[in-house]
Amino acid sequence: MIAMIVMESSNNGIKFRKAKYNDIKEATYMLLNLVPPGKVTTYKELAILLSTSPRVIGRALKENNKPIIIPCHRVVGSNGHLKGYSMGGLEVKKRLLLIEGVEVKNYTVPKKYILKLTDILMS
DNA sequence: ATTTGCTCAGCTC
DNA sequence: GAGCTGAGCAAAT
Repeated sequence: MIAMIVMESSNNGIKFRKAKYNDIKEATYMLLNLVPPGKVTTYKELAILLSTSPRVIGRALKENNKPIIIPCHRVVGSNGHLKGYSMGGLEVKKRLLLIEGVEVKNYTVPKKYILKLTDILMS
């Protein structure tokens, strides 16, 4: 688990507050930057790490304000199925993954390409 | 492979 | 508040 609580510093000192939606969004993007090309992760995994629901992760990715910087295409469903991709649809998502060296058969990514974020974070 | 029911946060009214 | 919506999940069929 990474960030349920956000720490903020101000002139007064340090404050803690509950993570808001925007915090989840930022955290999602940060985690996504840990996924190397040629690998993918899942909505579920991100949701667990950020202690939210998979659907919120999807929403966060869809609303990303920093296109290109955020490799949204490296996120698939827990079963390996491609889910959505607002910037051009599944076809584009598939193509991007193929370019990066990820096999995509019938809109499904084989398990061996699914990276467990928890493994990285614990190592 | 497809259907069915559950979940949870954001959005709208 | 109440009700709707989903870039989801998992179990049952």
